[in-house]
Amino acid sequence: MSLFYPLEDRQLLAVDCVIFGFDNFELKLLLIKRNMEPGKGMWSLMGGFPKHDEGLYQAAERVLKQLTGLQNVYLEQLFAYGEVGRDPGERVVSIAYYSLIKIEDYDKDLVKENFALWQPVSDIPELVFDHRQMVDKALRRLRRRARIQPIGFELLPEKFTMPQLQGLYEAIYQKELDKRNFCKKILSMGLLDKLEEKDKSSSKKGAFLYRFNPEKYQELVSKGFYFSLDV
Amino acid sequence: MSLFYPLEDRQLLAVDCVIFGFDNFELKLLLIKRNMEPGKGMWSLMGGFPKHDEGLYQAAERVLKQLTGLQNVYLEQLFAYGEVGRDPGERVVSIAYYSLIKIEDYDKDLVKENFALWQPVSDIPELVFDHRQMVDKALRRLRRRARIQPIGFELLPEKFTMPQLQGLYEAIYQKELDKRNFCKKILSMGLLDKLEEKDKSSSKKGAFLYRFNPEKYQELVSKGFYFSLDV
DNA sequence: CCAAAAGTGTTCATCGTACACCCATGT
DNA sequence: ACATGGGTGTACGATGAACACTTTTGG
Repeated sequence: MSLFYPLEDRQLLAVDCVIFGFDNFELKLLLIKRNMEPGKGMWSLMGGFPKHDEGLYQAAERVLKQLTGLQNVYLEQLFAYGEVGRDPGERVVSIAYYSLIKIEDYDKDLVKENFALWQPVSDIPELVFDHRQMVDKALRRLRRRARIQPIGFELLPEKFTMPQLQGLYEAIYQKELDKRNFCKKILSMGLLDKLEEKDKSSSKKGAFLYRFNPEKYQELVSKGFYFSLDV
Repeated sequence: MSLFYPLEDRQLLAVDCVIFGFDNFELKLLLIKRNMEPGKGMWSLMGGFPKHDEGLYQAAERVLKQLTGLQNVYLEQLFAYGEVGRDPGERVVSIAYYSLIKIEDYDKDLVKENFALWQPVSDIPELVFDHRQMVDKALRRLRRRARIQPIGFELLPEKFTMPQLQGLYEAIYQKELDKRNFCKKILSMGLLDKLEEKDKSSSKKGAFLYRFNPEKYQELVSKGFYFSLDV
């Protein structure tokens, strides 16, 4: 290892992952029981340590895959937490990421192995260190982002109904929305393909399924379009 | 030093600072000539290494003060850059911050010592490593923030005129604004105190001076107010 | 007296918001 | 037949966008 900066302190780095899911009723977080000291046994975000030859994003991807089995899902850097005393064991700088996943896709066995549980964001247990801060920031970020980018779809199955989509935004913003206005607005953007099929699992009449069309979105964006939902 | 996580790699951390100023014509960046290898002699952001017993934010404050002499100015974390090869000398994870300063307040001697220069954002020289990425992200962030938070005032003197303020937003968004609409909108928020004095430095008639009132802003925010400027 | 920048109001279009009834179907 | 959730349109108010003339004063 060549050392261009030999006099400077090396420090311990971590990545922590705020993982969101949506079960058609509530927005949820995937939390683990921490299995090492300090803070062993406390609720915690899933985390890990980036290797010397591993980018931060790759480390976050690895951590996410370790717990959920998922790859190529929405994953974005949130914030770097670097207060000196944030981890009482030792000085650790943690880069927090947040992820949006389709809740039906995660790997149940891995979750079980890690003693992880889905917890509603409305009722989060006490978390280790400053993980609660991370969660709060992730929630604020998600709420800001979901207004201006079509990321809600990351939390829904490939095919979803209009009431499902509306329910998601209601869960994110903790606010009831008017279904006529919601539907009008979202369809007017022209990002959804309406399918022939209906989903009858939650009503007798059945609700039409839609699919988000990323190509249309990209095309519109390149023409200066901005996604916007005002909840 | 107690080691709770003894097996994990320690890594080299840095902070880099994107420093914005406004000279009544253009938005500018304070850049230095890098004085160490690798990349010695190239244009660069001002940076430094957090100490073991120093938070990331404190490190960024220190770096900012080293170059400008300023403290207690707007300083916000931007992003953590952690690609393996981003610094060809050695693996360094850099936490970028961006700062908004009143351009008349900086310490000229310090800037000279560091071989630093104010460069217009419209014409940024080639920068070392991934600093150009940092600058671009800082600009996007500034543009987003300045719409929804009253941070523009950080770039202006305590007292400023309406044309000055408008000029600032025009510089940030690279777009001409209608002075009637601008004035109407900004005054309607009730965040500015109009002073008796006029500034005659840029016209014969003179323009009234205003002052941003942070107390009023806080009060409005606590009542659910959102700053918004649509440029 | 004139050039140069400051200051000020109205109209129109757009978009968000509020709101209520009919439809389809499984039981 | 009825209960349950799905689907649809209109009217009003607020807000952003376009736009032109008068004022002041130093030179």
